[in-house]
Amino acid sequence: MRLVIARCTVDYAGRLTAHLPSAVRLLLVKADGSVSVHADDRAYKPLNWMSPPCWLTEDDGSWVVRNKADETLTITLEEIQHDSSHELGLDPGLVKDGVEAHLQELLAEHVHTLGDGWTLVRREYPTAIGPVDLLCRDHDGGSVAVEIKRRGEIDGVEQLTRYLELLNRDPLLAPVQGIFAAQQIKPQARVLATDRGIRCVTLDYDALRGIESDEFRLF
Amino acid sequence: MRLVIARCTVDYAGRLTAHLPSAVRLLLVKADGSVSVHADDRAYKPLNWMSPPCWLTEDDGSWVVRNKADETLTITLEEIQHDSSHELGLDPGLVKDGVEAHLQELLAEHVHTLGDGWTLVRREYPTAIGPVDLLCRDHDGGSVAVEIKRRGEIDGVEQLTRYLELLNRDPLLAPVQGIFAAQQIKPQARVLATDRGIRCVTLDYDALRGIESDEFRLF
DNA sequence: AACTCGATCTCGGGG
DNA sequence: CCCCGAGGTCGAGTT
Repeated sequence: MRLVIARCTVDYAGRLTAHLPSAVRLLLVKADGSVSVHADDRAYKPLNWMSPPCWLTEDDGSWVVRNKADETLTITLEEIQHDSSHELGLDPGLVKDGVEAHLQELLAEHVHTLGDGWTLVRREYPTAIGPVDLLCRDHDGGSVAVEIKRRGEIDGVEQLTRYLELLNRDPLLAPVQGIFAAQQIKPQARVLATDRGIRCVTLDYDALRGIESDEFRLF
Repeated sequence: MRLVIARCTVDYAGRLTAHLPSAVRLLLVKADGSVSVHADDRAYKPLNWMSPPCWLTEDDGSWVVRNKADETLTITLEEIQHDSSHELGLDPGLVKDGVEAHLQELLAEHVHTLGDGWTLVRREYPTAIGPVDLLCRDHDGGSVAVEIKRRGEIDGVEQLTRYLELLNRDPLLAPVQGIFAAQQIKPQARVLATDRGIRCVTLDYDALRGIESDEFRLF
């Protein structure tokens, strides 16, 4: 990883064209060849960048970074205040917990918490407009589509509504009930769901994990 | 801006919990107080970060960055290889061209490319749930609502659907056709639009610009 | 301040 | 490989 602090101008030409007037900035050149240009604010997003795979050619204070689609990032250096390189090695990467995929996994293993005698048909049940998170059968064999979110907002209710409309056209499945399941459900989303006959279920992540570990302990 | 290269472990607790095992990384502390942790790959995204407004407390090799929602980023430094600070000053910021606003502008000037004899009523036609990108009249005087996106996805079709439902309640406008116009239209979005009787149009940005410059040359 | 929506989104998973 | 959805989305503009 190479760190350069320099007064520079930057031009990007590709999916759009963009220009940065002269100022002092951080230029970050990573081992994969990628380059990013940072100002002294915003943790997350650089002012400008080129993602890998791409290649840097350096010619006397003029850098050109190019990728396969022939997009270019041109950096003109005017005054270098710092220039250092560092060996970092491979990163072991991030360990996450508490995301939607894990919620889906947990609920899929415990659909009986939604209703007695319920069974899972499949996760990611495919439709022409995208996969339904869970398709289940209730104790009577009726179909239930479940949409799972970490945070339940209006978008999620709209998504489930689209799935239900489509699934209910399938005579093998219809009628299909809907369940909107999330760790937190926004009041507006709850109103909309209820108005459309969709049941809302608040998920307790720790409790689902608890069930998991309880069942594990039984064996 | 402060640049630190150090072997460290990182823990984030907030909207999720995440952990980074010990490795050498770049720690970037910006003037707004934000902190980001970078590995030697991926130009854009830090492995972990805290966005401003937030506050760093440093206590003998242990950093804690906290925000108002009480999310915390904890960095434990094990071995510091580099530590430097730099004065950057305010950045004049990025000048962009070629985004959705420009597409709308171009298409507004050339609604005849959507159909012979079509005319523009107005851009950003106001409704109670937001502005419609373009409202047009076809050769028969019928109303047409146009939603413009750079990339056409399902969300955009939903948005246009809501506008059409509202506009069609206005007896002065109804019936109102819908056109979903984008540089690229995703298959699922096309299926949904077509199912709802919405016409899909693929926009060629360079061609629209070409028309522009051709017409310019005529004068 | 809350909400909406675009983004050179980035990133990961599944077919 | 592309398609698709999620994101600690971020960040800007508007109400």
